[in-house]
Amino acid sequence: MYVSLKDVAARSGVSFQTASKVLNGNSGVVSPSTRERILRAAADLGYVPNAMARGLVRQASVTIGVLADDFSDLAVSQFVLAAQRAAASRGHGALISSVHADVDADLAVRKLLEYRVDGILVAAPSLEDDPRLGAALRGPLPVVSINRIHGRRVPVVGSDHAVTGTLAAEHLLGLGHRRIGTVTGPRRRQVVQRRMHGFREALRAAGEPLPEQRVVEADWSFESGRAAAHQLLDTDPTVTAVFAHNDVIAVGALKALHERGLRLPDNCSVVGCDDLSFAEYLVPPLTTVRIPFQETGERAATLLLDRIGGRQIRARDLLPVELVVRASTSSP
Amino acid sequence: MYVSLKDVAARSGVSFQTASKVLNGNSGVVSPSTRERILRAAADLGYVPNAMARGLVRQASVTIGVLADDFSDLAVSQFVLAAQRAAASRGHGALISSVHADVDADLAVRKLLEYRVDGILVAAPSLEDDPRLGAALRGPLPVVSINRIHGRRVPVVGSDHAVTGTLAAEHLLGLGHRRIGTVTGPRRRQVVQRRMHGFREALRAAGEPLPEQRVVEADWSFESGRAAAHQLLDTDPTVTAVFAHNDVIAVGALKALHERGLRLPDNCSVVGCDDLSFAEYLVPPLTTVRIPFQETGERAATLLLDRIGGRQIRARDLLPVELVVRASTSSP
DNA sequence: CACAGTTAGGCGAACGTTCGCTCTCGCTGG
DNA sequence: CCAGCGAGAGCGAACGTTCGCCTAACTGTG
Repeated sequence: MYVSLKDVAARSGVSFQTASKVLNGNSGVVSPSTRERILRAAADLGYVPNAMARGLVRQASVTIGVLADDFSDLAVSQFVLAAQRAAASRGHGALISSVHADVDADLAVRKLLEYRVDGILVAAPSLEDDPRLGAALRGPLPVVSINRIHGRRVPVVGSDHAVTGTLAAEHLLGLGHRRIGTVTGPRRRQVVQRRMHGFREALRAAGEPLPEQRVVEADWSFESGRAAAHQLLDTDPTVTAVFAHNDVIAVGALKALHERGLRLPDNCSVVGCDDLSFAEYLVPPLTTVRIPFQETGERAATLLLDRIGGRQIRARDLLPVELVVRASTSSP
Repeated sequence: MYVSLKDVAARSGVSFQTASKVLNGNSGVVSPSTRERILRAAADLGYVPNAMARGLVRQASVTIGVLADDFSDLAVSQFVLAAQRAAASRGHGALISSVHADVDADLAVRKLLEYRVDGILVAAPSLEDDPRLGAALRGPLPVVSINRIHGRRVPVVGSDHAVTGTLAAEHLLGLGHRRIGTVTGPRRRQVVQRRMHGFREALRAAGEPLPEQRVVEADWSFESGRAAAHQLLDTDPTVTAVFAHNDVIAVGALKALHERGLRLPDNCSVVGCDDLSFAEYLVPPLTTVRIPFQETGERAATLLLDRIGGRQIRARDLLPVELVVRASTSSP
């Protein structure tokens, strides 16, 4: 079905090894005339090299595996896409494998190993510090992740979460807010802890330390964000601004405020996190801290390929975040 | 680095071919005792079969290629994820390859061919009827697509666009609207033509044929939707309802209506298309026709694997759409 | 006790490459 | 005039499998 080197060689009257030299190899010298002949034959026949055979002898598949947990999540899908493109631009294929309730990490990683991927990119925030994922990722294979991996020294690329919290706090403080609440993601998650750290410190520095009752936990979802925002305002109705740990929570908060008859941003300001595509379409458009998912994907892939290429890479790589001011925040 | 069949065989005192039989093969008989011994050795050594070697001799990579144009688009990424999972659940890997401005379809397909994928799934709406994509997809490899492919008889799986238009029209008519406008996607796209067909017919059947000036074209984007909605209402301010060809356009329309000081849904109703995750978070929550992207991905992958398995599949497979009524529509 | 049948496992070949080594020229310089 | 050299091409082995066929040993039968 496919034409092989032997076919090309037969047509141009050389051995298949010689054909290999001109078509794929980097070794050996051939005369311009036979080179030309082989090239012609390959083009005529429509030769497409067989990556499996090549991978077998070279002991490298020129492929990376991408392990993602849920890329109907915009953040994850942006990351994966960017990573795939970066890998492709350096000649590597991307084999994707998703982990979810039905299929555990072990199986997903095993699949990637069967294909002998040259390295693995992990984008599985929900599996942060999951021991099973850590166990599955044992072994000498290069790995780069956007979340911590349990028990392994895996290089992490991401954004600076503390700064994220700081930016949100300083923006709201700068507008004159004093009683600021926050709806966080799950507390056990590192990203949440670090964002809280930056957020807290900024408030304290401004002489407005954050009381515990102005912190409510949500699980990243719209519904949880809505409920948490209600709870926050039930507990302390004097709050004039809310920092939500992602845009979806922020939308839930928007909804809750709306349900309470509060007008935005006059009665209450909201700042989100992520800058997903819909953030600017909301009414009012959402002020948010932009997390550079695409750049993260690109960077992660680049680092992984560098490590595969034998270079040493640093254990932690943080990309800058940026406050995007829109209409959901104003002076109190 | 990896342990091979030979290593396992050496440890259990059999030939590597015998090890192959018990570990991967389906042929041949081995005694329970040696079978046990080999299994133990494999587990002890951490044997992981080499898919490249297997693929080489079996002449099948047990992998499908997924060709997508832009999966930062929620619709596409949902499709790809679902397809990957369906493929995985039937033991196939998914190699993704994206086409965009920088890399043309030819190159992307060629990469997939190098890896000898067993079939290709195409999710490239923006390349609908693109002759270069059609040319790149020549050859006997099984292909299933969610958009038409130029010049090839590629099985298409998707949703019933005409019904989509009909559902939107009938919903609005049922609420009592008579002067209904629409903001479409690019007119050359088949999906737009078919949705318009269903939409138009429903209006005509209700005795309210659609005048041309109530049809404005957009390019799927928020900004274009917003501009188009303004244009629509400038031309005919008596319009009381708008059918948008996707949710992003719908959000743009929401914005435009808001800018004109119209209250939703009292002054103007909007129905969208897709039911992306944010549709229910909007203020007001968006009434929309749900397009089953995930089911489409699943179905597409299943069909492709069936074809790879030698079964005959039908040329066209339409999944049902469904109206999701929320708060952005009401009686005029 | 010879012979056929069965069962467990070995063996060789093939899949399509890459890569290093060898061979064969024709040419050059001492 | 011939040793030596270098360029061009061939050759063999290896990568890790699968698969069909072969063989040795054992079982039971007449």
